Amino acid sequence: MTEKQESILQAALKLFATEGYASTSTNKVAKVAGVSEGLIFRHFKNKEGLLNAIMGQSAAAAKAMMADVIMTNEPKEIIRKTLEIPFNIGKDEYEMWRLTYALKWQTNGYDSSGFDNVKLILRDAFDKLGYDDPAAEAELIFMFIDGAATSFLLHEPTNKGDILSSIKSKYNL
Amino acid sequence: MTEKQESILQAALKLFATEGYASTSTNKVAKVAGVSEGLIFRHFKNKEGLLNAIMGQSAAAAKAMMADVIMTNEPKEIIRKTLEIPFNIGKDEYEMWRLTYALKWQTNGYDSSGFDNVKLILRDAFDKLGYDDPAAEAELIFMFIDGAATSFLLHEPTNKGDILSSIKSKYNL
DNA sequence: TACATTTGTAAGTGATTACTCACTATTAAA
DNA sequence: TTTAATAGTGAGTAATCACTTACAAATGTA
Repeated sequence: MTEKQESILQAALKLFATEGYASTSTNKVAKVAGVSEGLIFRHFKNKEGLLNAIMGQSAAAAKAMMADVIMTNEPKEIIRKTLEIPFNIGKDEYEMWRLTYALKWQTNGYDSSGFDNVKLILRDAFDKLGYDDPAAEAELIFMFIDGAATSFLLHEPTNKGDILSSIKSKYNL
Repeated sequence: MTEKQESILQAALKLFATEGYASTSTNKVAKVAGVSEGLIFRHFKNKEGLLNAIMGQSAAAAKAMMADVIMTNEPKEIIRKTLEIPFNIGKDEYEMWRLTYALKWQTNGYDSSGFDNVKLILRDAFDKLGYDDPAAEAELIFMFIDGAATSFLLHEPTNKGDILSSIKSKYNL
């Protein structure tokens, strides 16, 4: 990975995340990255290839976040770690996640199938804890972490700690 | 409002919601609507004006949904009605909400400040019920309805009824 | 050194973009 | 029926789009 290659990725991520993929021209990416426009196509083939390179990194980061949850055995620990996922997103990852969330609404949106494994594990955890409807409870958790991540990425509320406490108390954690 | 004017709005909503605002050309809108491209600019001034016309309708629909909650007095009823909001979105409103949610991630995204009134009312309701941290609880509810709406609009889960039951039970409703 | 590959650029390309303009068709008041 | 306003069209426009191409600079490799 060349220096210029990385600056292209960095510029593209920033622009795609803030102004949208479709509204960002390759010309602008090149200017922000400080390279010739042609270099983008040399390295990434086309605009979509550039997006794929970025989303590849994003997918790797998402996988890393879930890895910890998947390797956990204790049911309550699984639920706690899943709930904490959105609270562990670092500021330096915000652009990446903003882009990921924005692309969800595009027709050819990137799949969130990586979360399916976690959903299964969660359902199993609720099952072991004797919950009435483990499947619904797992869905509920996912709705929360999705809503929480959205809230953090868009508004950054001040009382994140209190919110985490409140949700934890609902699962006796 | 002319017939052709309405077909422009209808076509634009459909295209903006499915393919994105930036990726939809006025040329395409005109073709789908079955009108000349120039007519779009006669009626809506420019592409952004067309979007504003659509989002105006969206804002009115959102206001209507919240009106019922705002006029409620009983704390538990307020919480129940707020939780049920995403479950009451009709299929015929899906395109509108998909567009609204997609635009949230754009830099010049449309404000969700209309929900601020509901948030205040919710906080008051939790306060009256003696909850430890009413503000955090209100935020929590909003995260849920946001996550639930997202889930419904993107995946349409089968067990919506069970999910509603599960969340209600957490507030003794 | 010689040669081959990769990295990078600048100046293009045709297609598409949002938008305008000159014009006609329709409607509605006088 | 004349007149004025609105509704609608189709052929433009300059600018911008993603992408290509011909070529030079840098880097490896024998």
